[in-house]
Amino acid sequence: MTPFDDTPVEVAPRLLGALLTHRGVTVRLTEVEAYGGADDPGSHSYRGRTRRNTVMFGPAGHLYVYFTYGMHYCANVVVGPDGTPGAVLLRAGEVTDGLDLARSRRPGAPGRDLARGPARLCRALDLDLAVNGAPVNGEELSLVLPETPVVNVARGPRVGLRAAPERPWRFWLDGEPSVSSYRPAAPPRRRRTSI
DNA sequence: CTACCGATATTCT
DNA sequence: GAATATCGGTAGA
Repeated sequence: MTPFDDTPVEVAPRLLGALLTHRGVTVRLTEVEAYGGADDPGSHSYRGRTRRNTVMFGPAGHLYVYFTYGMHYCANVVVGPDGTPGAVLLRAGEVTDGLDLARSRRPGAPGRDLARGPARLCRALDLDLAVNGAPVNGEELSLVLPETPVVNVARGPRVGLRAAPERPWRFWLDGEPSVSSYRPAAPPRRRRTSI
């Protein structure tokens, strides 16, 4: 039994305040979202297993990293029993160690923006498909949960989803400057079809 | 601060 | 063909 064996919604708030370390940078998690579980139309796992989401169906305590919008990576912690898809998206954090290294990965950005947003967090920690499926505590990664539970947890709808916007499955540390501001899903924009 | 837009791989229709 | 768990740049209030 590990802290990651329960449902995504149960595990998500436990990750707030946790310290995630990879390649010389440590981030304190300030914002997460739950995905998957029994029946979640907002999850990559909703329509079954694909090459991309395979790790979500595996055992808890591993990292699920995916590539999206043709240029960004996003990282999740896989949760729940083996065979049941579930994950907690790491949406934002504050860099607590390796600040110079994190800055070098995003030159010019203000400190609080270094890991503000799921793709920025991956950039700060240098997470990509090389660590997809890696255990969160192993050779490459370290994830340390807070010793005492955090108190100022806020909860609301997930960011950027058209599916199931009513589910309050986003959790964040209230008052933290590194938490991304809420954006409802953008309406579909038509692709340019002519020159 | 808000609003829009382009970049563009993976997945689905 | 079209949407997407996004972001950085630019324009404007």
